[in-house]
Parts: sequence; structure tokens; C-alpha cells
Amino acid sequence: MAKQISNNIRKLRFEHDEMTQAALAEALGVTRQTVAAMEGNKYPPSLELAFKLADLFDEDISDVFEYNEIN
Amino acid sequence: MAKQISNNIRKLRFEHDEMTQAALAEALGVTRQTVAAMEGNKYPPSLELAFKLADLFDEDISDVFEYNEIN
DNA sequence: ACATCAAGTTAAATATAATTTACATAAAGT
DNA sequence: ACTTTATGTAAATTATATTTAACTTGATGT
Repeated sequence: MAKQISNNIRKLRFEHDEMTQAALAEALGVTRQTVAAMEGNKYPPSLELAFKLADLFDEDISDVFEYNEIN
Repeated sequence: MAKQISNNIRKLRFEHDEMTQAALAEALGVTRQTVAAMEGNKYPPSLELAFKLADLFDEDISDVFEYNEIN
């Protein structure tokens, strides 16, 4: 019944020339720890950062983040 | 060059039986002021609230929120 | 074997901004 | 006029997204 946000940032990073967390962080204007945290679903990013990320990878935001039920 | 998040919550509210801000807030589990604020682009909602909202209206999140350039 | 560098993880602290509380206005009905 | 309903907004608070900092691991070079 509860839902949780998940993402496929890691997959996208590797599809984009095996971009490192640090490089992605730099491109987004945040620290690499922020990238690591959202990639590991430690906490969700702000909506703006989510959009920036999707933009950067030329993806639709709903193709990067999903809101699915978990047990 | 700068981008800004916008939304069509108001339109969606009216398409859904002219739902009031208060009714939407109740359904989302937030106060109506939160709905008013995000509807008026005062500030973006959290990613989770954005997803809840899209879910409620059975829309894709990118059909509710857009990240467009503003002059 | 040792040192260095790049990448990842995590905890704690901070700063931001998302959300609430409280007050105010306008329209519509009685 | 008065009440009710819907919306708007400022200020304060809270929550949490982000940063700073420290620790770990693996690879590479000497």
C-alpha cells in the first residue's frame, strides 16, 4: 500500500559514457554525496533537481523516477 | 536561460469535478495553503507530493509539472 | 610493500525551502 | 447585514534536502 520513489540514475550514468557520480554532481551543481544519496534512494531530490537530472540525460522525468508500491 | 517549474493543477482541479483547493489538500494530506502555494507557483512541492498529486489525477508527473525556460 | 588517486558510503550539521499557522479578502446565499 | 465558502498571502516553523567531513575500498604506479 505504501509507495516509494525509486530511480534508475545509476543505469543512466553508465549509459552516458560511464559518467561518474562526481561528474554528474558537477554537471548538476551539487556535491557528489548528493548524487550518491539520491541514487541510493536515501532520500528523494527536490523536484527541481529531479527535473535538472532528467534534462541532463534528455529523459522524461517519469522515465528517471518512479513512484511504486512497496510491500 | 533560466528554467522554472510550472504546473496545471488548477486546470486539473476543475476538470475533476471542480475540486476545491481544500478538497485536494485533504486528499493529499496537506493543508490547503500548500495546495494554493504550489498551484500559484510560489514554490515547488516535494518530489513525493508531486507524485501523489499526479497519481491522484491519474496523470503522468510530466503532464502536471513542466520545467520550461523563462526569459 | 607503500603511496596515491578516484570512487563510494555514511554521520552529523547546516541551510534551505516546503509546509503550517494565522490573518485577510471577495463572492454568493439566506 | 450576516454567514458561509473559496481563495490568497505573510510570517513562522518544521522538515529535509544538501553540504561538510571523515572513513573505506579498489585500482594504479613506483
